[in-house]
Amino acid sequence: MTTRQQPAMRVVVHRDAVIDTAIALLYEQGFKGVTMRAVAYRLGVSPIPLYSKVGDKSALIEAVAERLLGEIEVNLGAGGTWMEQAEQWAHTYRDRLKALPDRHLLLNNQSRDALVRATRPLLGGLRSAGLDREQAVRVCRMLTWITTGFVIVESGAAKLEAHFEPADPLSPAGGRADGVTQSEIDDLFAAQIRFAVDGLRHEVESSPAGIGLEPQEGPTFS
Amino acid sequence: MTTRQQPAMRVVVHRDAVIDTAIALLYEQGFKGVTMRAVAYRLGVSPIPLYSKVGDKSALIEAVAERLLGEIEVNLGAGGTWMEQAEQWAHTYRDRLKALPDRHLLLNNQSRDALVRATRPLLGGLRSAGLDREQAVRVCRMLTWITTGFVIVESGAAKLEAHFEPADPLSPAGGRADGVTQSEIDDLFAAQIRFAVDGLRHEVESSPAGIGLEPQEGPTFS
DNA sequence: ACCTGAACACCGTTCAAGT
DNA sequence: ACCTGAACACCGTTCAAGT
Repeated sequence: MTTRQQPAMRVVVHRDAVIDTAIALLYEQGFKGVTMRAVAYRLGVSPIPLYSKVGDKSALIEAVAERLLGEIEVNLGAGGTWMEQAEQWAHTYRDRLKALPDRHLLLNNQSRDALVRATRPLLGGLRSAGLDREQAVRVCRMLTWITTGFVIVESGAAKLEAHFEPADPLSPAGGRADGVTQSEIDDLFAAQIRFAVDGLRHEVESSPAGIGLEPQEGPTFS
Repeated sequence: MTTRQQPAMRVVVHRDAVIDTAIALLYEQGFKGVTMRAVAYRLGVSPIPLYSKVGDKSALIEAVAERLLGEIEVNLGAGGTWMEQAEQWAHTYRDRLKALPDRHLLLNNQSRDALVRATRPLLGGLRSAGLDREQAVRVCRMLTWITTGFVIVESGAAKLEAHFEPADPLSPAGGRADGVTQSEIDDLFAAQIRFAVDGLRHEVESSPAGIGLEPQEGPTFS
């Protein structure tokens, strides 16, 4: 028999417990299962404490998204050029985002903190590969935006089933721009990332190499 | 006094009227104002007819999105290379998307038909500039995905105000990947499109020029 | 101070009942 | 056949009231 010397613990709802429960419901029932009432019920509490601990529903969703995005870790293989690292990071990050339930609803307001955290390993890799800070930040930002946008679009486009219309005699001669298969989508993403990295490489190569690692305050004429 | 010989017209709710009203509410009150009950009330009807005319709420939203996206017309200047046309199309299409109310909620399930319609002028321009059908479709598809994804991300990122945290001593040395200004966002989009068009140009130039305009059925060994 | 039951003001959706 | 009042089963949010 263990004696408890501490005063009988009052069960208080902690902020993190609310977010934990919301995430559990998200995985079990999807976005529509995440309800202030449902979270409160599972915690054995009335909905009121949620409003004092995490704020209203949009704040809860934001906290859930921030937590899930913040947990994403992209481990880069140490070797390779910065272009290879960048491409690898983007593909891995896409896979991680695609693993989130109802991701297109979660990614609508991604938090800046989570993005900073997710891109941190890439940023380090880029810098030790020789990019200066501004260049590295630019690469990270572009890859993040591309990947996030792509995942949202492809997650929304995943409802093309059961929509088989009879051939339309008025259809344009240009052919259909839809009806993409999964492998076509993967190719599209790979090409988009490749093109972006190529473009960024040209930018880096054509910038004054070796100088400007720190913004130098030269003589100005103002 | 006009005599009406036709039998007294019964006011029937047409599908298009429902969508019209939903769009009006969307512009007046935003996405949250578009409600089955509100649409029905404005039409002077009970909600029931909506379900028989357009289906449930998600079908209504889909119809609204399809209509608004379908109304987007991107007129291209006749001149220029196909690369210039492509870039111009992307920038104009982005502007059109950004003009939609609550666009990040509307673009989640964009319909294939609307995309085909929106890209039709570009597709024609690309073809008369010499691209074959497959190439033109690829260009259209990539530009559409990039632009749609970008607009969703930038619309969601437009909530960075009022989030000014005190400088965090634990913040990474890599610098912040957030806190983007509008002109930085515009530059990011321009660069992304430029890089994509550049990459597509390399693909087109390195493909066997002049042949394969139509898929030729050669002898196969199957 | 913190939590609760209960309520307010909505939702989407569907029922039996009318005409 | 088509529309209605009314209801069902939920929401997010907040109130006065308890301890």
